[in-house]
Amino acid sequence: MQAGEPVLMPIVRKLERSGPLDDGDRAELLALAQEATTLDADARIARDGEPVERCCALLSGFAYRSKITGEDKRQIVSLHLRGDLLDLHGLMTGTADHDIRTLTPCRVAFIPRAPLLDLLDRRPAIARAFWLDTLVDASVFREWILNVGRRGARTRLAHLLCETTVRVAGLDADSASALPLTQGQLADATGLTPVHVNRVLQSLAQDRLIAREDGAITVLDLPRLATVGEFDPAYLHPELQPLAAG
Amino acid sequence: MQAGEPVLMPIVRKLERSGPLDDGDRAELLALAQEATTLDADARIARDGEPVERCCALLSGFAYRSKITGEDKRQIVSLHLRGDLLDLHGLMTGTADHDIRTLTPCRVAFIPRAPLLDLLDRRPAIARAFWLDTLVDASVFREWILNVGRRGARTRLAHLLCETTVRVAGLDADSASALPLTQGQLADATGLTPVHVNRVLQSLAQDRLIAREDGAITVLDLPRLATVGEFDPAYLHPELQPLAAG
DNA sequence: CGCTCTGTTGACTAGACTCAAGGCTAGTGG
DNA sequence: CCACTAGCCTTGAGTCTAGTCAACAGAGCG
Repeated sequence: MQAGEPVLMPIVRKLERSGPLDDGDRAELLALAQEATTLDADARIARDGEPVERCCALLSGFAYRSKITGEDKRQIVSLHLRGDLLDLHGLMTGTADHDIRTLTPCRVAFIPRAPLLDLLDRRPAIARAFWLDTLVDASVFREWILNVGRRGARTRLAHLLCETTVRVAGLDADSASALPLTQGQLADATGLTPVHVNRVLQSLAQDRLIAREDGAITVLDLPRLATVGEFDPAYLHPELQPLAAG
Repeated sequence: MQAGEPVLMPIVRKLERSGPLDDGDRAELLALAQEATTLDADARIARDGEPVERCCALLSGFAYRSKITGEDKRQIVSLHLRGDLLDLHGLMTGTADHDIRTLTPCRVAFIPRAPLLDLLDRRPAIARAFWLDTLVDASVFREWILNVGRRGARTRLAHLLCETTVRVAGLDADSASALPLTQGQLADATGLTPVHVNRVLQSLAQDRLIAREDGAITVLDLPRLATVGEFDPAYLHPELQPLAAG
């Protein structure tokens, strides 16, 4: 992090995808947190059922939300990256209704509940940006329900890989960075088993759609993978300008 | 509907589950629509990809949202009942990213986009109530991802039946009204096939958990069905008071 | 009266899961 | 420096849940 860049800048950048905030709004938002922390991979940010007293802003790295069934099967319900506020649901309802954990080491800032709620009261433009963000999240959830409910394993995995690649690198990404998910985590995100994920990944790699080095996955041919995965980015609302790298 | 009750009263009742609105807020909300329309069963309210110019308020009856895959398989992603605003996503983004249709005949009121957006600008309490509503919706989406991704057919169907019963009739529902879903629609909501839904329903009926008359399903034993379905209503946020019948 | 839609049943198939074993890599402690 | 361990990945064999295909029954409707 460069000296001088405010800690919460990634949050502001993401919120401003739906339209610029005025200087007062931006300043008040940035004033909510001055310090960042680094979390290890696989650190727990929120636990299902526990009260939420602060909101975690993800400044870099990857995180995910998950729920478990009564038989202890885990489902990852969303992935998050730089610029996401992870706890808005818990913040508004007071209790987390799912787990939130880091996937990779992450830089985060914690925003206490009260000042944030207060800010939302005083700054309608910020409240609206948060709401819009929640609506886009919901759109992604709907697509995941479709993906998990109605697509076969190959299509389903291809779709997830496309979504993740596009969210990380944008639609015009060439080769794309390696994705930070283990096969077990991919299984939890797609509702498959790790064994089956392994076999499908081999098949995708054989078709030159992806490459695997050291276990990490790289998308080789996003357009063809998008065809295989029936991936249409409309639900991600790319009309909101892509995030600048940072 | 009694003469004199404002058309949008069901919407206000639902929004007020998260806390009362002041008189000004309530009056402005109610002023958004004076007329209701009746839609047939299976009527189309929004179509994937089309622009949204008005928001549909559901006053009575049932509706659902669905998406389809590239192979024309349909997934129902949410069910809606009295008091729900169906188009908030489309309203804020300008375009519907899924289909919305009625399940049963419905009374609805259409709220034009501009006055609603204007109201949200002027009335932060209403905006906040809408946002909270969206957050609760998102919580339900997450549970559906878990349900479809990680539970077997029997558990999955039982879970859906529990959720629907509780949302319609509340936690303390005795026998509950018949649910308005055909087996094909249950299949689309659970990611199963109609044939398999049929067989699982027979098994649930044999265990006296549900009854079927004229094809309509009634929950006989909600507590036991909740056990079978691993159903815990926390994600529906019942701490928001249940809707009064109406 | 025939058409369509929903529900039902049976026989068969297949996609994904389970179980089990073994390999590779990185980290740890002796 | 070398076992030893713990994750993660990989592979194979066998199983099973849920899907597919097909036919038919009953209700509602024009």
